[in-house]
Amino acid sequence: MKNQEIATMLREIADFLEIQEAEYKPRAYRTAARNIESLSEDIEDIHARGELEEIEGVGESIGEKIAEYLETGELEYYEGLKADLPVDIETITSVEGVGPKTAKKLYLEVGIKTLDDLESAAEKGEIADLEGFGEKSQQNILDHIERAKESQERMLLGRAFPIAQDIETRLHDDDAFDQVDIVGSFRRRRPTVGDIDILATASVPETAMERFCTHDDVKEVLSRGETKSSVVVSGDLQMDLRIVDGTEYGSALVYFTGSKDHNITLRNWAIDRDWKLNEYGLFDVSGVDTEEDSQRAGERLASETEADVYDTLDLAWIPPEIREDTGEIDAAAAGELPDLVEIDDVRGDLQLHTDYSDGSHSVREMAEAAAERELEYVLVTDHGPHAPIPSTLDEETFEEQVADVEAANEDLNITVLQGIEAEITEDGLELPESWYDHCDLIVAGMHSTPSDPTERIVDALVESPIDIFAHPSNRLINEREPLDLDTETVMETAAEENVAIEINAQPQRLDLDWASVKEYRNTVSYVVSTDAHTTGELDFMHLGVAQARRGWCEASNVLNTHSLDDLLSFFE
DNA sequence: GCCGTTTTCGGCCCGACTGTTTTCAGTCG
Repeated sequence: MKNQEIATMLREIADFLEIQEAEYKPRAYRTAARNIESLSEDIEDIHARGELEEIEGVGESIGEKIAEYLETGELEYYEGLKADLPVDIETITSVEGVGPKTAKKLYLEVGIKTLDDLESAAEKGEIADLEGFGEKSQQNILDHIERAKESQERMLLGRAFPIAQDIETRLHDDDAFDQVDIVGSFRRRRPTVGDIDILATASVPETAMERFCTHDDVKEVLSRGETKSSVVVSGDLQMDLRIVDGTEYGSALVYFTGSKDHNITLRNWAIDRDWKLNEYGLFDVSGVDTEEDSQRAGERLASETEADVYDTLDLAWIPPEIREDTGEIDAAAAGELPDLVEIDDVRGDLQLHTDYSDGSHSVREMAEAAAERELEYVLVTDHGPHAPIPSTLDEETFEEQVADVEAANEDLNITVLQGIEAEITEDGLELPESWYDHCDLIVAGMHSTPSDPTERIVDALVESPIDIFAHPSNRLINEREPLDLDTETVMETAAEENVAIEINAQPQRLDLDWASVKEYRNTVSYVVSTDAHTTGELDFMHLGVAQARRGWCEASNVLNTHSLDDLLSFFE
């Protein structure tokens, strides 16, 4: 799958073009890059069908370039740009405050090509002497170069969650603040976040800003203004605070929740109606002279609440998780937004581990913890033979677990189902025959990386009595690439074989990924499972539900929102 | 370079902050 590779190349081309002061080309290349990145299909398959230009943002010119790259492994145009400016542009511009223009100047005047060049030039004081630069610019580069080296990775949503909740609570409790919301990609529940964006109102903004920037947790203040400040807190997470007027809170929420593409489409939607949408409100600018243009020019139509803004635009309110410009605005206009699944719809958890394999707690402890979370049923799924972990179930321990499960069902206020997480091997599931009789449901997953994963998975789905296919791509975000799968074939096979597809809620998995969830939501049925290995991890459920929401799932798309009887009858 | 329910040509989102600039370019989100 070369989607990411091509997206990165297009983005670099955009940087080079920006250096050449090309006006609109960089934007075109970046749009194409973003759209290719979010494709769930392999771009090589799209090329094979001759449909590159069907991709949003890809026209004749970019389409030909992608084709050339796929066919020859090289793109002459790109090589030419690199030859003209032989700079590791992607890495250098990842330093906060250094963009394409700065990178060019640094190359032409100091000969900087790499991050190491940049660091040594800054240390020698060569940058402060340049025209347009000074001591502060040089120090900024030195301050941020370490972060650029280390944090090429975005933080997992699950890891950012407690940090974000902590600050939200703290600001709520602070009398300098009035309204407080976490916005940005966090509010959209993207699997990873680059920073935490906070929106707030305050009667005395200066006081609020002061409290935010001087808190004990703050390691560094990146910028500080009257309405906007950025800080780095412990854990190396950047936090941006924006303070706005209460009467403009709704339009600010819309603006800062994004995504960028959603905002652009929404603004264009406003422009089509002779209106202007920005963070200060929705304005009728039909009679306004463009010269006297200001942020609040024209007649204010809406701004106080998000619902006001969308409503005035003749759109239904759009849940943050689907503000990704993947058709939600048209759906909102047509009154066809999905009624998204909610955490309270979830009635059971269909993958969890106990101390019979690699979990930390007993069957009873896990079941009790699930009951405390008001779940009606859980499926115990310890690893079976051939899983690449030290401790797996064998015939003896499996019998013991069956007894434990029966005992738990006798006196706990929750139904404990016997299951297993079987390993998909070269020869199928390879489980002892008698286990099938004891298991209410069979979960199967692949934890290896064979050269032919699609074939193996399809064979297993067809030939073995699998009920749920777990974490389909086996990706670990920031750590392990997803399997090179023909997802469409796997999904179609699962549908034919009546196998549900898992949306795994572990923070580093969130697998099936949300874009594929959306694509195949009318093909297969999903379950959202925590794959908990401790009682505390049962709380990951909301992360999985958020991904289902990002994939436009309604409760009816998610089997574990059903009663136990309905759930089991699906698999019969 | 892409795109179109006014368009195959003429548009293309918008504002805050920084540093160094005496009026603004570059960067970021």
